[in-house]
Amino acid sequence: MSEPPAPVDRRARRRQETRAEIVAAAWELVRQHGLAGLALRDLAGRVGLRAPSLYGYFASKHEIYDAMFVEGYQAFIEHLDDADLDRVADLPTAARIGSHRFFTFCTSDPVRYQLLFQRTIPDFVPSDHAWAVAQQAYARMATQLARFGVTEPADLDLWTAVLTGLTDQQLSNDPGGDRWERLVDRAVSMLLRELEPTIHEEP
Amino acid sequence: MSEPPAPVDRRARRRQETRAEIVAAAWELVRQHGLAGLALRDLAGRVGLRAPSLYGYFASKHEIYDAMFVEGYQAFIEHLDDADLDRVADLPTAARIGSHRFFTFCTSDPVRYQLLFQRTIPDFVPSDHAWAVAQQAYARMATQLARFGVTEPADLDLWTAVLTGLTDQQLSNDPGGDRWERLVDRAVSMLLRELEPTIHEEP
DNA sequence: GTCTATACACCGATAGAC
DNA sequence: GTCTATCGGTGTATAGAC
Repeated sequence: MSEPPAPVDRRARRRQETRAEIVAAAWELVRQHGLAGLALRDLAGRVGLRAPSLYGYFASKHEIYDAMFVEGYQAFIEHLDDADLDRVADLPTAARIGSHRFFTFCTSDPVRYQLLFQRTIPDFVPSDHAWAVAQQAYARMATQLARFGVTEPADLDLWTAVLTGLTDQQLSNDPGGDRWERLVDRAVSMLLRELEPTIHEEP
Repeated sequence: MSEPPAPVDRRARRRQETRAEIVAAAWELVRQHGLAGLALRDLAGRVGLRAPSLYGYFASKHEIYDAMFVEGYQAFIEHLDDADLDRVADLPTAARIGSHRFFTFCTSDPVRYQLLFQRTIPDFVPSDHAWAVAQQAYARMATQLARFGVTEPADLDLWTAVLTGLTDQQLSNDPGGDRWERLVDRAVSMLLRELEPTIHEEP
């Protein structure tokens, strides 16, 4: 109350910067040693701190994962927005572009995929805020399909299942290759043929 | 050479029994505490041993995972064989039954699914022998489809992608529910329609 | 207020006595 | 074969230096 606000803001901003620095270092380490291989002592060393000092910025290791989870989904949203799908007028083209973007986003960073979509860390459960960001990403995908009349929840579920199935197989059975990437176009046309009857066109 | 063979066999069999007992206890613990939550001290206690004694039966924790991996794929093969698909004369019925069996096998034991199909344990790589068993399971699935003329590798890849996608979404977004299980029949008919042109019928 | 030093409880793995 | 004892590692908690 009696404190001038300026220095508080400065301190808060400095804190946010350090947090971001820690998360960035965590991504580096996690890409080297795997998602579960993240060690707080290593992580602290990367940003010039000792391990316990991290607890001044994050309450636990899970909270670091949580921040990475949020960053990952924000990157996902940006990655989709970059495609500028709003400019595409027809469903087949939009579906094809969007699906390839989803596929490449997932396969370009397997560890991120594991964190965002497989969630295999023993007791890690994303926070409410993190879930909200994830839901936002899902909604972004849903509205893109809704533009073309694909609104049935079951249709969306089928769509996500096929896409995640392709990425999943690619990552676990042919990492670095394109054995399932080559099937994306075919899967999209298959889905479009399947969904056609339930699509009600808009003006 | 100079030893009589009988007691050696007895000892070997006894050893195999203990190994099986350890693996069985490992499955129990893993279903309770998650795949990565397996602790050798707990595991040893379950079979009346101390932790270091386990190393008389398995060279490492990974080797225990490896034995579980083999057991899991053997169960998968049995689960498919139990369906008696050889008796089914038409592709649509066989595909529907086989797909549901795959789905229920995966979703009925999420931890097993994680070990067999996601392989998310930090540095665990299945041994050559374990891979051979996994390949055997895959071949079993392939021959079932080949009976009906589905032989194109790309067709098989598309099939496995759709099925694993459904199970994956079910497990991670609606565990215990049936939101994606309800889509299995639809996905199968969608696949059949897609593969129809490339199928060359057999007598 | 931030960071560090220290400590704790747990983990997988190993050495060596019996 | 199985044990006890121990090693180096982990995430985490806290007291106290600056």
